[in-house]
Amino acid sequence: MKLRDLANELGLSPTTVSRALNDYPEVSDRTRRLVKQAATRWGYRPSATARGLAVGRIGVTAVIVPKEPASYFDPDITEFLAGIAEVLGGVGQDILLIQSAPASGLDVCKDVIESGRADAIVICHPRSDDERIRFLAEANFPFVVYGKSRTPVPHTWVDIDHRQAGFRSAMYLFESGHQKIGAIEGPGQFAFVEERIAGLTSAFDQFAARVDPNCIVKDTFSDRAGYEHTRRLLNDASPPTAFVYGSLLSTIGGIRAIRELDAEDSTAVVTHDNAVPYLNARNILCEVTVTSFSIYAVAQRVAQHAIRMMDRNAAIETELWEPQLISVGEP
Amino acid sequence: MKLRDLANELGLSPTTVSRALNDYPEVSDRTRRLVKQAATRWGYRPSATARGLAVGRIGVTAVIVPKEPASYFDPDITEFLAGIAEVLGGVGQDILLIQSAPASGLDVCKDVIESGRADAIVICHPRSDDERIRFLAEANFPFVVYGKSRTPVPHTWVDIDHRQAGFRSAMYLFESGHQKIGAIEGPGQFAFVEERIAGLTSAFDQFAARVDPNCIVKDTFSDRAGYEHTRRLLNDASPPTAFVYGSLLSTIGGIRAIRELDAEDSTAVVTHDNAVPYLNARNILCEVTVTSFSIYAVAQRVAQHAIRMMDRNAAIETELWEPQLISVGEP
DNA sequence: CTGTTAGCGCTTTCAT
DNA sequence: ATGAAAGCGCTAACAG
Repeated sequence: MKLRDLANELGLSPTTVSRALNDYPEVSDRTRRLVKQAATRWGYRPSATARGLAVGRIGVTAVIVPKEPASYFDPDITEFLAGIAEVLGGVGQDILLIQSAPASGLDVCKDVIESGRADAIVICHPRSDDERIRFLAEANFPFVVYGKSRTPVPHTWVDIDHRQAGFRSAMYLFESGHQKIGAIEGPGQFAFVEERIAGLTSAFDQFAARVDPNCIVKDTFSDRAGYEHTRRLLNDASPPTAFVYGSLLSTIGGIRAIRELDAEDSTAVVTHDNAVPYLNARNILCEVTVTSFSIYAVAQRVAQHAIRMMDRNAAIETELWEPQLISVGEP
Repeated sequence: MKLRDLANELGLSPTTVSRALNDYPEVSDRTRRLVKQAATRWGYRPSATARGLAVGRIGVTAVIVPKEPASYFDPDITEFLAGIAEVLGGVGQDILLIQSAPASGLDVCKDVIESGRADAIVICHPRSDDERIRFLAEANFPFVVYGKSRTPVPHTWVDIDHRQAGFRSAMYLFESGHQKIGAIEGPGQFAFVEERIAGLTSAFDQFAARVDPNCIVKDTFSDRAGYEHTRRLLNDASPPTAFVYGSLLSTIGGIRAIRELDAEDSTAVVTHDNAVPYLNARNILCEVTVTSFSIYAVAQRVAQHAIRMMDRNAAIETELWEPQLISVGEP
């Protein structure tokens, strides 16, 4: 059933039917009603490609998620996707999911733009200096970045203040009297990891604590990494008395190591919680302090910006969300 | 830069350029080389919509993931997506990510098909009797189902044998001498949950164990559910001496409850592990038996079938993967 | 081997 | 308020 068929059924021209369906003002109410009624009755659905070809936009937003360091999405990304899907679905935008290694990142963007496969792009976890951002800004293509990068080009982005999160986490521990802190962070190529570490370092500076390079670990955000590095550090000659973790997963592993070594009572833990519903710090851990944030909510904002940016002369906006430090009850 | 422009640059007709680019045999090697060279040099990318309109296929596979019981993807789904993305990306197929509540599920399928937004559909976690499967089969639209449903219509699907997984889990525990088993499973509307429970029940039957309805719990796959129900059951007058969990997340919660109640030594645990890299049974749990499976690998097979089914007269195939029962070392 | 022509299904001037 | 006609950028018959 195509537009033409529908028009024939109704004894109208395709033009009129198209206008009726798209709520053009010049169509009479009667006609519009008739047309819409017939459309539902015949189960007519406009061809996305044909419409896209004619109108230049196709109702698709591309979401580019990182493919590294391994070939899987971490749980935060998926929570992020859900938030995006929620908002974009609400306005009839489809989501094109693209998993892209950073090496081919620029090419992917070019491809999406020039092949017209999407009307806007969401970039997730940018590099500290991200060539895709430069390119998209230059091309004046609608895009939003989830994550604050240092790319010196004006662009719309939303992020949690990871530097603050890192800073507050460490400060809290220093102020509680800890002298030596271990930090188990994520892969260094992500801007937000560098931000977290910058925050940590600046707290270290304030307390004139020597930054022991061994004590700031960059690895994957995984249970394994949390476990192994915590264990290793605790077995040091002068082990840390407190740990900062960049993710809940590494925290789970870390806590396990701490328990195994019977260091529960002497070790403090601060972690970051992105509030994924099936994996929540409050549920899993007892004696822990968290910097908390709903990644789902952030994703919704990202999507709203994406929609906004599709209007080519929309203003560039940035949002940096302050994480809060929350103590989750003592055991 | 459109095809026509490229043709003009080269002093050729659009047709020839198109044929050269698409490796039609009748184009001379020289021309082909020249054209491809020019295409790269000018950064030409064919318009996806125009091509789609002309050719009828647009290089997109829609992946429909369930929206319920809550508005987020669980970690397995995301691992699944990664596997799909891996394979589909390899053949230049884009992924349209659709989060759909089951109520509107049929409509979503109709929409995707008739608007021509995708060349194939992957359905994830079908209902026991899923109207989408009936519809897609009837419409002879290429589709693959991840998950064995009981929909009595021939269709291509891939699944882990959840019934076997449930059966073996319970059998193992009965054979180890346990009399009363608690099962913490997922939301009942999913076919695979019913399969697991059917397997459990049939093991119960073999051992003439009365199935206490209180001991088979359906809730979300989450840490919370695992924790709460385990705790509740353990506080019963005659508590279970063994637990079967449908997911790693509920297991994490369950183990926590078991430890809190100091029942570690007297309680056996069997769980299902989908081998998500950042959350692995082997890492997290010590004294546990698992039915193990790589959901990532399954997803890759699903994607391969999806590609295969795009050839409209491809044969219908089904795959049921046998889960293995693995003991993960005693503590 | 290359070019001409006619669409794919829709939107959008421009007439009426 | 409605219709005719011209594309959107590409591919696929059909010539040559």
